[in-house]
Amino acid sequence: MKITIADVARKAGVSKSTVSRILNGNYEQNTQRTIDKVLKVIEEMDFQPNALAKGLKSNKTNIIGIVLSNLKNPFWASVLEGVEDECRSSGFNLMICNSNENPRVERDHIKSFQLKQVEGIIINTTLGNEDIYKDFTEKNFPFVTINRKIPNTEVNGVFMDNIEGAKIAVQHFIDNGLREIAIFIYPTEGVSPREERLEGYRQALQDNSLVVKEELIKIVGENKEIVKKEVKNLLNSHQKVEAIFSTNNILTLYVMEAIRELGLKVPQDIALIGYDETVWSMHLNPPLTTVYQPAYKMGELAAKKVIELINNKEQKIPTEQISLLPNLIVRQSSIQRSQLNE
Amino acid sequence: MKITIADVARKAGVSKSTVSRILNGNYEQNTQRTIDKVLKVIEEMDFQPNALAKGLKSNKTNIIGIVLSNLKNPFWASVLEGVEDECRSSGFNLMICNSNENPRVERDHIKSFQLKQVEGIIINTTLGNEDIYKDFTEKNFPFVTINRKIPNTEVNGVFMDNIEGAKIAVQHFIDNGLREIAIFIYPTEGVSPREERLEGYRQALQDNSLVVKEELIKIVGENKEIVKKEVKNLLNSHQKVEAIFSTNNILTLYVMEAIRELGLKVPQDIALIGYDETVWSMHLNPPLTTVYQPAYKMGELAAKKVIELINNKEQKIPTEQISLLPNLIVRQSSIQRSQLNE
DNA sequence: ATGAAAGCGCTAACAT
DNA sequence: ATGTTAGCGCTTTCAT
Repeated sequence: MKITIADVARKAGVSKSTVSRILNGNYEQNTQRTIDKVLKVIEEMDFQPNALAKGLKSNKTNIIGIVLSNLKNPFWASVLEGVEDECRSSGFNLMICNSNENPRVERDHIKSFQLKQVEGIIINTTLGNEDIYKDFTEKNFPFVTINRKIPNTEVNGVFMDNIEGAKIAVQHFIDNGLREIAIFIYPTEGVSPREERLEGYRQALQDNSLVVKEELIKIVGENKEIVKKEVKNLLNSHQKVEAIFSTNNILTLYVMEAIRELGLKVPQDIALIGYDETVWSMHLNPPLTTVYQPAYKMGELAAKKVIELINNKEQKIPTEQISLLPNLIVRQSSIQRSQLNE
Repeated sequence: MKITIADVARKAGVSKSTVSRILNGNYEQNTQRTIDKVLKVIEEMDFQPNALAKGLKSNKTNIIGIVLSNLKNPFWASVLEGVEDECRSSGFNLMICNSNENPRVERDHIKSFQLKQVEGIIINTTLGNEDIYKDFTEKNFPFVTINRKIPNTEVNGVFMDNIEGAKIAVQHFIDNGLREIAIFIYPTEGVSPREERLEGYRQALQDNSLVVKEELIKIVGENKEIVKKEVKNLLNSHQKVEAIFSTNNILTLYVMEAIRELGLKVPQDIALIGYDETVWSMHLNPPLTTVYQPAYKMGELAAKKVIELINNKEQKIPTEQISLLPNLIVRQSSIQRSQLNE
C-alpha cells in the first residue's frame, strides 16, 4: 500500500541511498540522468517520504510546539498567526495546544510535545512549571517564552513593554489635562504584564508629580457584573474621577457598559483608554483609544528565535529577552471636549 | 544522552520486549514484581518513549492536523478551541496551519501533514483542492470538512445551517413589522455559508409573501470604505429600507459606522442584525442582535468525527454530514421603538 | 512470564 | 557516481 524509498529504488533501478540523496538535494555527485530518472519515478509513484522514519534517523522532526493559555482572546490569534507564518516560511510544522491557564495541563502538553520529539517549544507560561523551563534552558533545548516574564529565570523570551504601554496611556490623559485617573486591572498574581501595567501607571503619575491614590486602583476579577458594580461605585462616589485606564480588552467593554448605564458620556464625563487594539475598538461608541501591542510581531520573533536555536544547537547561544514597544492609537474616547473642538 | 527502552531494560535486568509491554499496559502476563521493577526504573531514569519510533513501527502517530483559512476571525478561535479540547481529552496532538484562503498554500499544508503521518485531517476548505478531498474519502483516510460544503462531493463534514440562520434573522425583522430588509454579504463565489445565507434571506421573504428586491441585496468586498459608501448610498437613495441583515461580524461593524456617520439611529431609523455572536456584540451601541453559531461545538464534533474514523479505519463508515442549528440572540439593535417601549 | 530477533522507512558512513 | 550496510527506538511474532 504505502510506497517507500525501496519501491522507488527498485523501480528506478538504483539503490535506496541514491534515492535518499536525490530526495534531499544532495545532487552534487549524481549524473543528471540518474537524477532525472529517480525524480521521474518519484513523480510517477507519487512517493511521499515518511517523516517519522526520517526523523527517527536524523533526529530532526521539523516540528515546533506552542502552548497558549487562552485561544479566545484575539490578541493570541494574532500571535498565533505570526508564529504560524514564520514556521511555514521556514519549513516547520506547528503543534498547538491550550493550557487554559492550568499549569497541570500545561505540563502534560509539554511532556506530550517532548514525546513527539518537537524540536522547540514556544510558551505563554501559566507560571507553574518553572522547573521545566529552567531544565530546558540548561539542557540547551530550544525554548522561548512569550508575553509573560518568568521571575528569576534566564530564559529566552519575547515580551511587550507593559510599563511603557501604561505610561503612554496615562501620559496621554495627563497631557490632555486630566489628573484624576483610575486604573482597572485584573489581580496581578505575579503575571508580569499586569504588574508592569500597574507599575507603569504609578510611574507615569509620579513622573508628573501627581500622587498615586490607592482608591483609584481597582483590582477586579473577570466577572462582568462585579466589574460594572465597581465602575459604578467609583464614579458615584465623591471621588473625582476624570479618566479610566482599562488594562484588558474585554474588561474595557464592561467598563463602557457601566458608564453608559450611568448615563455618562465618554469622553465628556469620563475619558477612557483600553489595552490592546482589536477589530472592534474603532467601532465602539465613541471610538476607543487603545494601547496597541505588536502581537503578530511577537509571534513572529518568538518563532524566529526558536528556529535560530534549533539551527544552532551545538552553540550555546546566550539567552535573550526581546522587548517590544506598544504605541497609543488615539481616538475619541480619551480626548475631552475642549480638545475635540480644536 | 537520550534514554531508550534498551537502557531501561538493561538497568531493570529485563528484555526490551518486557519493558515495551509494560509501557503499553500489556500487563496480563507479567509478574507484579517485574512490573514494579520496570516501572520504578522508568520513573528513576525519567524515561520518555520516542513517539517517532513508536509511530514508525505501529503506524499510529496520534496526531491530527487542522487547516484553517483565517485565524483572525474570533469564530475560528472558538472552533479551534473545540477541536483542541476534544483532541486533548482523546489523547491526540493537534497540528495547525493557516491557508489564508489560498488553495496552493492549503495544498502544501495537506502534503506536509501527510508526510508527518497525521492520522486525520480537519479542514475549512478554500475550495481549490477537491481532488485531494475526494481522494482521501475514497482511500478511507480520516478527513472531515468544516463550515464550507464541498459541492458534488460526499465527504464527512460538520456545518452550520446557514439557510436557517438567515431565515431566523429575517423572520425576526418581519415579525417586528419590518418589510424593507436589505442584506449585506460578501461575494458568494461558491462559498456555501454565503450562498445559504443569501438563500435563507430570499426564502424568508418568500415565505412571508414578500417580494425579493434585488436592489436590497448588497454584495460587497472587505474594503471598509467601499462598504460604508454602499451603506450610505442605500440609505440615502429613495429606496425605503427599514432593516439591514449583515452577514459577517466585521462587516457589521462597518455598517454600523456608516449608519452612525449618517446621523441615523439603530434601531429607530434602521434595524440591524449581525451574523456571528462575538464578545463585543453586546457592548456595541446599541447592543447588537446576532445569529449565534455553535462554533465550539462544530470544532468538537469535527474532532470527534475524525477520531471516530481513525479508530475504525478497517470499517468503511458511510460519510456523514452534520448540520448545526444557529439561533438568534435578540438585543436592541433589531427592535423598533414601538416594541422597545412595550 | 519473558527473551530474541526481525523490521518499520529512512540516512549516512564507508566502500567501491 | 553509486551501492552496501548498519542502525535510529520501538513493537511484535515466535520461541522458550
